[in-house]
Amino acid sequence: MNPFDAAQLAPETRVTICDRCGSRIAGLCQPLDAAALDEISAESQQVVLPAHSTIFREGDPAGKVFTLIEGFAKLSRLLPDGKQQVVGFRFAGDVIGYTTLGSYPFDAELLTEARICRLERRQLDALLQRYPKLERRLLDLCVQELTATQEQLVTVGRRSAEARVAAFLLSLVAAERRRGTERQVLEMPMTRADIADFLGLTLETVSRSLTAFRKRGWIREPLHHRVELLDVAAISDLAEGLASER
Amino acid sequence: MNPFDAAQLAPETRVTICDRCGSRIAGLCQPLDAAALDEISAESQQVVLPAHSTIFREGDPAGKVFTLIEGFAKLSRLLPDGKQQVVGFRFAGDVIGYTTLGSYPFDAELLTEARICRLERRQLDALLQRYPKLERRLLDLCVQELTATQEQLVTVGRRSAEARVAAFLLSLVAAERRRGTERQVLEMPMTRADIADFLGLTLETVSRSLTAFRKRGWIREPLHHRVELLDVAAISDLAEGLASER
DNA sequence: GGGCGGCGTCGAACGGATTCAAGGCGGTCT
DNA sequence: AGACCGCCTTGAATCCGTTCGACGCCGCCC
Repeated sequence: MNPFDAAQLAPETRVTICDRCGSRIAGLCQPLDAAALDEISAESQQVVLPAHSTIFREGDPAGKVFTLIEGFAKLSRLLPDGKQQVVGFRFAGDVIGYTTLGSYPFDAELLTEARICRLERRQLDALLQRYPKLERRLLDLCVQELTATQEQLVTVGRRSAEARVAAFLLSLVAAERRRGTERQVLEMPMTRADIADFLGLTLETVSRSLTAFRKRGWIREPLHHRVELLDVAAISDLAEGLASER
Repeated sequence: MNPFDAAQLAPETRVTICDRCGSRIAGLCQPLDAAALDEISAESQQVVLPAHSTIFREGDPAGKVFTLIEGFAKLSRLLPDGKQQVVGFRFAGDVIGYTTLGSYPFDAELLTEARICRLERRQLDALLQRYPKLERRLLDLCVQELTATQEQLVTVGRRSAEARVAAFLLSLVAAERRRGTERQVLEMPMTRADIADFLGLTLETVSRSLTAFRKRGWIREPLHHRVELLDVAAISDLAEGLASER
């Protein structure tokens, strides 16, 4: 079942939406049975927010937990001197804003219009009591996220500019696969500046790298905010620092 | 109670060691009562390993979970081209190697001789069943680690070389504080190369930065692998990118 | 239509960190 | 002692990515 389908099923009940939402594949609700879904859907709200809205800001009291049902989001931290570091991007099915800390440790903004499932922290805590599987699931997701962030640390810390951009493109493929879909042309709704802030580069360097890839025939950008990877092997080799020994 | 005390209490039973081990302050066992500690101590083993031993390697099946009772460890990932990225350092009381994945996602090596508490994964899973607080604790620790790793991403991605070294020194202070101790002279058992691999720099750059700090009177290195921060304010300002507007 | 602002691309010059190379210091082994 | 090795420091040259400037494209609003 494609997680995007939920969007097209407008006049249905909450339960059915929950049943089909992306979170059943990748997210929080994955291990829940019908009864639990019923309960969680009664306590959660679904909202649609426009592109570029802020879900929450760094330092806000962490009172809610969100699941991205459809759309793309950006998580970032701000430095005192105004520079920002994007700590991650989020895709359909991903959980956003769960933390055991008192306040959110980063900003969360939408890159596109998005459908979001919103749940009060205290309601989630009550659900955790009732469904221990849910706590286990949360731990799984946290470990996954931690591993991904460590991987990103390797990318930012030890790879050349072009290798970072290559690694970023591959992470888009991985995210697509995680959602269970597998299209040729990927959505890439982030700007060059967003990508640069994710990779620890400037937007000019990102732009130049992508131009270089295009000239080498490795990628195509058929539309604004879309990429197709034409030579995944070359991109992978570059990402791994093997230059172009092909 | 100082977590280091356990080391000096040689001829005592396991229970008492557990009772006094660093993990009671910072680590996994923090929320457990006497009965649970009793049980966990019966199932866990304490070992002392020499400096530079490998606890596990990236890709090894994740069959055990470790708690560092005393000593220092380094977690790192290796790139195909041989460069390494240190993803974190671990201190007394820290848990190492808990993951819901099948295999460890990084190498774990000791920097010093260390006392380690070792527990089988399946025994831990059984304990998780019995003591739900433990699962919650694990989630807390994971969230903390994730937040720290994101912070490190900001450091590596957006700060200048000297600012990164300054941030690293401050993280040593934070770790010292987390352990509940508060000395002037900090232990810094990692080499310049380790620090460089943590910060995404070269060892020469780290060396030059520390020399610069020393010449400015910001730090002192009274002994090999020891630092004292003499001007925390200046170091903090630099870490935050405020140059030296003082 | 014209103006404007956001976004992307590109060239030239610059600069911070790396690379390369040499040397010092403190251990340990023979 | 002397030789060796790991680790650290320092200097000089180099290079990769940034900075700065200019321009093109597109959509939006007046």
